[in-house]
Amino acid sequence: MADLKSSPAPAFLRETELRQGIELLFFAYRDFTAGPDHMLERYGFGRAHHRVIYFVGRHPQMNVTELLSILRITKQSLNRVLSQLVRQGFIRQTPGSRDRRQRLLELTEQGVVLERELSENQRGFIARAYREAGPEAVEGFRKVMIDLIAEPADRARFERPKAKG
Amino acid sequence: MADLKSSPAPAFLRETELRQGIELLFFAYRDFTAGPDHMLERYGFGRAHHRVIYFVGRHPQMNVTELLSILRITKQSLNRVLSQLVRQGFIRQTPGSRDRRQRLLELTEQGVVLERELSENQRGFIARAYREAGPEAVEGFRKVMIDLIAEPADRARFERPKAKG
DNA sequence: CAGATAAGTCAACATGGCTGACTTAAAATC
DNA sequence: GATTTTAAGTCAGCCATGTTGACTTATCTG
Repeated sequence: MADLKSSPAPAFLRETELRQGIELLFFAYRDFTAGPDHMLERYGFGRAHHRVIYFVGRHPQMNVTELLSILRITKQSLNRVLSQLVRQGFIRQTPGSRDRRQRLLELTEQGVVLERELSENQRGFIARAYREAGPEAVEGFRKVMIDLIAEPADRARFERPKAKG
Repeated sequence: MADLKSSPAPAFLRETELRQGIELLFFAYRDFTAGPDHMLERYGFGRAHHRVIYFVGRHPQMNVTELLSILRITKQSLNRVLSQLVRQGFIRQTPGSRDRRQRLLELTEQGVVLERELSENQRGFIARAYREAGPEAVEGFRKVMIDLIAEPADRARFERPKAKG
């Protein structure tokens, strides 16, 4: 970091550019989450519930430990929202067949409906920006965002099947 | 949103791509904030303090109303953290000269030190990703991120002086 | 069988949002 | 000049969501 302002830094790595990067993340994330936050109020749910619904929807039969490692929160924090979602019929838990200690998680029909409602909002939000920016910009966006993810294990989610030929 | 899956959608607007967009924002933001969150513990501060320090650092002499409109939180929420920062000597308030009702905010020397410490962490985090992705990808990243910001007024922060010639 | 692991639970606490009601000082308007 | 509006702050209480620590239960593994 000490050489941030030392002379021969490429334009896109100057302090001003990097500060704009900080702010872009702040503003984009703020606006990206505003829609669902508002929709969830109707159910008495919050952003934490949303994250659980999203990732369970994306990975049916996921177990609790896996979910915890994605969310990076404690078991106790997760349990508060997860047990609400189960009690209110948005998520179903079934014992694992290979390992019966596990509770495999999946959305109920009601959960699927809510998941689509929420993710349609966010997909629409992103689609609008992608359309405005165009496919080449989206390619660059993807590249930078993946590089912003700290751990290779998390980056693996975004690998593309290699084009052949 | 209804036509998300209807046939002739360009590849970069397909549901899978958009869902990856959702996750990219989640993971990138999670990792982007982890560093400062950790550093702030030492001071007994949290993410809310960080945002105040950041934006006051960026816009010295900003008044409280302006800060509120950037942060999109209530006066009461802001006041909790702002008054801590003032009491502990990280931010100085001076009455506005044109309008003496206003309290203009600026970082103290101590505040400047903390601001740099925090933002160097985040600038380094972003610089690493920018370097890996390269200038063209960064251009695309900027474009998409700006388009992700909901309001034109907020987008204006990121306008570039037009290249002449 | 012993120990490790998956999941859940209880309790207490911190942070950072929120609403509502109210005060004070200064500016702006009629 | 009196009235209204605005900028800022304050008190009180609520809620969501994160934390630590201690502990239980069931099941799997060596």
